[in-house]
Amino acid sequence: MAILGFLRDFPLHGYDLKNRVASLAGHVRPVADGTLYPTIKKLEDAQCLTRRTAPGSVAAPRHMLEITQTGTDQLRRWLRDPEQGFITDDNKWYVLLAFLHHLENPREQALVLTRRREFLDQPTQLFFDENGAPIPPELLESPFRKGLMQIHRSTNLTEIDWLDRQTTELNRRAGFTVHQRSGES
Amino acid sequence: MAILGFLRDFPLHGYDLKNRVASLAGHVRPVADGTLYPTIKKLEDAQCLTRRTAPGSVAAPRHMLEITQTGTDQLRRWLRDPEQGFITDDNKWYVLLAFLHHLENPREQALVLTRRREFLDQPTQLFFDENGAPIPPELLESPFRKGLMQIHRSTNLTEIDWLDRQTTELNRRAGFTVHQRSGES
DNA sequence: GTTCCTTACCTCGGAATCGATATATCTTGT
DNA sequence: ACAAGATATATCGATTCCGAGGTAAGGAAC
Repeated sequence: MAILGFLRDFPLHGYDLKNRVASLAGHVRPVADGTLYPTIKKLEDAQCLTRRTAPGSVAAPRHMLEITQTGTDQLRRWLRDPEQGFITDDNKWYVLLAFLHHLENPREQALVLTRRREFLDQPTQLFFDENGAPIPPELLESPFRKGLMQIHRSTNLTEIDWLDRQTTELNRRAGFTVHQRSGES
Repeated sequence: MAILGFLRDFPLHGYDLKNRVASLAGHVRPVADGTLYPTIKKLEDAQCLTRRTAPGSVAAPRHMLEITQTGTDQLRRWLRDPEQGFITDDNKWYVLLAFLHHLENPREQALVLTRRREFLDQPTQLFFDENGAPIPPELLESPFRKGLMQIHRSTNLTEIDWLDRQTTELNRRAGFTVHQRSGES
């Protein structure tokens, strides 16, 4: 998803792509060559992207990669109907968010945000005692677990706040679109 | 790490472990059976844990797992000198944090927090233009990327604040220890 | 001009992980 | 008595992923 998402902005070569993917996801998570290049080849075989060799501006020749219509369609499908992991796994979610603007329909964008919002809504209980009963933060003996839950709650509230404001804005825009359409018809 | 970390609290059986690991990491990240059970077996072969069959309180018989001294040592090594991924990958970091209290030495705990703090300190630039020049949030056309960077900054500040307070407290405690020791000698 | 460093791409073997499947046990409902 | 469902453990093939290694090209240093 990150490869096609970046290529949707403008053509890139593998090496550049590698750095961009690595610095994404909020934190630096390097992607190994052994993951990146086979994936590029897989996407090429699936005709999601085309490559054309260009002389390297600094050193070795580059393979400039361009996304195709097939690739754009694939990217939009992934964004429109993401697997559950992309909602519940922070790393994946932030990757998805970085490319959600490639879905043009504000209503579809809002739907994805709503899925995330619903996930964040359900109360998470991180720690349990021997009997499986949840341990509230104030009874936690470990300051690290206490901090973990504090940070977790705080960051969740921050994201929920943003999600709500953004969803409102998107639905407003979607409403306008409907209004204009129905006015035209 | 999560398996040994949980077992260090009290003995558990695989099924229970599975639920605890899944609900950890701040968000629900289910662990597949095909991952959990082979890992348990691996840890058993490495003599990090022992198992003894007990009648299931509800249904099928359970294999109660107990951590050994070898396992405790292994856990402490992992916590004391974590791989870089445990510092830079949020998911892994939160797992580490959940068990850091199993390192008793406050100085060693503070050292790990400092590594995380230093990682969070280096300025992250998430998005770049065609020429590789960083794009500041105010120039970002995508509201999602803007939100992504806002959330990222906000959550980083929250965590940095906690890290600083906690590190101060740990060093204070470590200082007391040194003081008492030197007073005794 | 030879060595070294950086850029840039690729492949292979092994490790980690998953998903599907199978099995056994106990409780509950009918 | 028997079926259904939750509990609990285990395995296997397929997929994903990584890390080490190799190739190639250009520029800089000496």
